[in-house]
Amino acid sequence: MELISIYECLCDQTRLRLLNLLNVRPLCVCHFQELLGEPQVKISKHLAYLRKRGLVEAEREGNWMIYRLPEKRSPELEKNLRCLQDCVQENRIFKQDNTKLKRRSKAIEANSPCGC
Amino acid sequence: MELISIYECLCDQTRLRLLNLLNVRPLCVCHFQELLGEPQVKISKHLAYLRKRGLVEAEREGNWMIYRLPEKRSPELEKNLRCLQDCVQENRIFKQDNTKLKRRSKAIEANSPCGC
DNA sequence: GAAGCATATTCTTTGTTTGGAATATAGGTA
DNA sequence: TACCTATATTCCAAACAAAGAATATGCTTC
Repeated sequence: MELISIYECLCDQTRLRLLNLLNVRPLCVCHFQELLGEPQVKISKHLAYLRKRGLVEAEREGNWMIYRLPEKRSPELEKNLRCLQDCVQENRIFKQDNTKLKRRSKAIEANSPCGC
Repeated sequence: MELISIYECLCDQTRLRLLNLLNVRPLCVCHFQELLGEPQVKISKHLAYLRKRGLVEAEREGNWMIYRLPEKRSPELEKNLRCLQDCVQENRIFKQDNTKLKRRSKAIEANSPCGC
């Protein structure tokens, strides 16, 4: 059932952080590395995990891979993404991630040939 | 983080079925066995899993163990239980479980010394 | 074509999850 | 006490997940 693969995606902290940031904007692997302070393998594998189950979409742009939340979402996914956003508001780690993203947004936009 | 252990609980079909039924009323292990058609070990272990992480509460009543959703729930748990209920409405398996519970409700009430 | 950068994949280890079989426990009843 | 019923726990095997190290791929640029 699709619902279960959604929950499988949501039961890892790194993946929650990725989804939380993607809720703000599309991002590349290198941005996640910087924002989360995690190694490339880890980020890349968790994104592959999410992608395989349809929770994110990816598009190549030159050397970069741009990841984004899917435009079209099943009702289950839509509801759970909303619920996640709701749950995550109060949490220190996610708020820090959001702050960091906001602080670096200009740099990200300026420096990234990927335009994300 | 608590949120993750909630999602861990939600990524198994049997546990989702248990939670879905508990949303209607408290129930004993033997009822779950009958309603889900799954062996006792399986039910019992999944309930232990849920209990350990605070998604259900248990109370002994004679030979029976009555399981219920907790009265007091963290905001995260509350939101996710609602979301689950919402997601599950359209799904065949869960609807069947609910129908079966409704059909057997009188028998359950009448036959159970546990009064659940 | 060679080098360089960003990202993905493979391999390996370690830990966790799931399920079933067998056994243990706890309470009720004769 | 002995037995019965409902439930929990232990043991085992198979599958899966997570992380890091090493390596591969795909584009870009020279």
